[in-house]
Amino acid sequence: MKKPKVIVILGQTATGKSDLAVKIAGKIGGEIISADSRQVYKGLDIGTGKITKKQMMGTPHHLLNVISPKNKFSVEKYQKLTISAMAEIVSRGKIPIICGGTGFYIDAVTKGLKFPSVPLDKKLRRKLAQKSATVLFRILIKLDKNRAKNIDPKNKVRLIRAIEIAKALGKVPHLVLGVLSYKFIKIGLYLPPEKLKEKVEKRVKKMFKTGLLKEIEKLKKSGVSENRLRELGFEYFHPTPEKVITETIKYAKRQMTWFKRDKDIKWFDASKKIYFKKTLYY
RNA sequence: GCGUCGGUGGCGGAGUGGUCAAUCGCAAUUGACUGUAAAUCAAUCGCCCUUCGGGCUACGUAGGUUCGAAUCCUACCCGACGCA
Repeated sequence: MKKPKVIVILGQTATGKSDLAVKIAGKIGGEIISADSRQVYKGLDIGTGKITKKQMMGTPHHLLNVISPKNKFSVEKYQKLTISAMAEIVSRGKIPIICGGTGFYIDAVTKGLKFPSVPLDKKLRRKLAQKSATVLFRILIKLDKNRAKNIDPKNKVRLIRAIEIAKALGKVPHLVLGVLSYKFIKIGLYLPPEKLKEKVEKRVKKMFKTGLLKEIEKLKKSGVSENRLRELGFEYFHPTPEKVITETIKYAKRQMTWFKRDKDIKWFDASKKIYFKKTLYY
């Protein structure tokens, strides 16, 4: 049996992924699944560059606004929801189009990463957060030598999660690549540095003009704490246009570092007109 | 005009005679990535030589003292402040 096709549109921020996705969806009868770690939250619209109803042009979009920003989302949840969304779309005879810039989320789905189900342990985390990376590393060695071998010994965030998992399961399970039930076609969009800068500047200016600060106020009023806002990204914590521009550009570079490893991606310069051959998605 | 303080690498800012190409932060570059991922973390970061290592040019400018200066002295230029 032939595996159903899924088109993945990924790449740097501000390259026009959403528009391209809508265009392709219209052509081939697709539905879009967002792959953005922040657009899953309700109320983060302007700051995350979320697509508007109008821009959707009637194409169904999934995985947008699925959770309150007061709660935390995770890759695992993303993976679960996306898998069922893909199945549902295919069952309706449509083609899923995954579109977004969060590389980790995309890999979780397109490479079938299997995550052990261990919930966050707030008490443990609070305790571990006070220790130094060196100490955490020593703790991990005791719990799970194998994981300790590969982990970055200075990265506290990872060390804490590894310890959390090891405590719950006895050890950190190996990363397993699941069997994929879809054929993923990956299309990458990037911009040359000067063009990227231009695009980002324009986009950020528009963000402020269309009410980013009001959006933040609204979030605060609805009970989102300052701390949480900081976690939600640089657009949401005392943003200034200059800061948002430089941070966005840095982020776009980090995105490329991630995506570069994936040799299956077909890359396109987003500043040029992109013509897709039918063979690309059929 | 006099006085005081200051001029350091892309920026901020340490260093006040040797171990200084110069702590550190930011930016930049490269990269990592097993559950907050717009997060978190690492390496590199004057120039040249192939790495160990070596060579060269550098701490406002020009001189000087010294075996040795970013560090001390003199003059000049620039900036901030104070007094005129």
